[in-house]
Amino acid sequence: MRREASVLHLDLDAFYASVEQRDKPSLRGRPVVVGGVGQRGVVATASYEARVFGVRSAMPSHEARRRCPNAAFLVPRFDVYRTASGQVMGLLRALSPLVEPLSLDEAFVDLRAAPDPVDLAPAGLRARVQRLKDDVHEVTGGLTASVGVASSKFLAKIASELEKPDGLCVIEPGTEVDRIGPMPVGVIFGVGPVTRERLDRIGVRTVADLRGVEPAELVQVVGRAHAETLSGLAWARDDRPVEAEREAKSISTEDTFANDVKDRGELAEILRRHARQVASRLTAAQLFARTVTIKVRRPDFSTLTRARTLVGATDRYDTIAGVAQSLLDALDLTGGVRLLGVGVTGLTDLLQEDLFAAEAPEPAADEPALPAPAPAPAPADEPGPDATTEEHAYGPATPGYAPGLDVEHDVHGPGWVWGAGRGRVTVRFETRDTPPGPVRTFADDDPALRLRAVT
DNA sequence: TCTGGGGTCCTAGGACCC
DNA sequence: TCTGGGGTCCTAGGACCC
Repeated sequence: MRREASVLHLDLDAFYASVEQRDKPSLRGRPVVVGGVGQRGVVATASYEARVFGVRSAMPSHEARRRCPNAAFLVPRFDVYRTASGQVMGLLRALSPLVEPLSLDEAFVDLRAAPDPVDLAPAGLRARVQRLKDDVHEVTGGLTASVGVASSKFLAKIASELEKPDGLCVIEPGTEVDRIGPMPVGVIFGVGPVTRERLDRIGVRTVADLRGVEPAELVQVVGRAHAETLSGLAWARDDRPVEAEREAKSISTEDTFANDVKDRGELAEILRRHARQVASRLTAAQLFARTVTIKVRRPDFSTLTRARTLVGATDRYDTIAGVAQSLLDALDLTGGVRLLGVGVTGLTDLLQEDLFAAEAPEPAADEPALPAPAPAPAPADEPGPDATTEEHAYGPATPGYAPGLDVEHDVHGPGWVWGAGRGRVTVRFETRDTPPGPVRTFADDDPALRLRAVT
């Protein structure tokens, strides 16, 4: 436990939605929901205007639509978010080199590691953090961040949430235990709905309640490892260091289908697509994997995983695809499949090819001819080395116009897709630097209109 | 028309070894 | 014809995070 407030946590407010409002002037001040727009989509981020109507992250999109029919529903533009994220991470690294990103919109910073010591006395610290927030606003073109500074990761993260949005909160050392006591246990990282319910059943609702629980009882309720960290955190004890570089432990990709899939051949093809992508991400990261996992979700939402560990590590597409296929072959899939995924674990940077590779299927030997001409090694679905986690979570099943995407028209110039379907595309012609612009509708095969790459 | 995708960590049981 | 006690590795499932 540090004696001074030297851990900083920064969280960009309603990040994806805020970027959309920045780039789409007509949406400023209006409810915006970013996420999957299909029947099975969920909300990634809701703007504060949408939250007023009860729209939340992870809520099914149809539920969000019911609650807030007037919101703009947009697919995510990860390239754009990644650019803004990089700008903010750059500011943090200028403050101190010890930065631990948690996602595109969140990071911890260890202020003790700064080459030019950061003034940690209250007044100086607040001034420095305010300057950081101003820099974030300027460099990103108007985004706001909530920042918390405290003596540990746990407290810094809590602090950043206390005054959201656009917050700035420093928890003074010595005040932590009193500060967190009245808060609901759910503020503790790792206490989700299930744990909260279990704790509620033994009368624990607040962080302070947790302090009175017998250790043995807590182990009973939440398990050994959890009990220890939980009782420590209840007393604001948290020694976890800020870690700049964390090695990846797994790589995976998965797909929920708009309609359940029953056809084995179709599933096999999807499995190969996932395997190809996992293999190319391994190769890009110069890693090899020993264990191949498949994940299957049934229509009733029950989820199965099956794994097989190889003798040696591999980054070969055909090996991964072969193992995945044999795992899938062993499953009873009557009733259909809602989601199918492929992943690898047991990552190493040393190649030690499976000594019994002969047992693995020959490259492509078990692949039936594809119904459509296969455009050779599909670079299209490779995310590239910089791809981050949420990359493939959204977007239309077939490439094309989806709400929120950037377009360009020969006559009207740059704009974004307001709506698409039934052979038509509606576009609003405006950009980040223009006033709200006009709306026009086109045929979706209009040669004057095309998608536009923006970062 | 319920419930994404990419991750991390933990638990529990069985195999296997000494 | 009663069933040790660790340790490690593997598999399957699940809670949780953004």
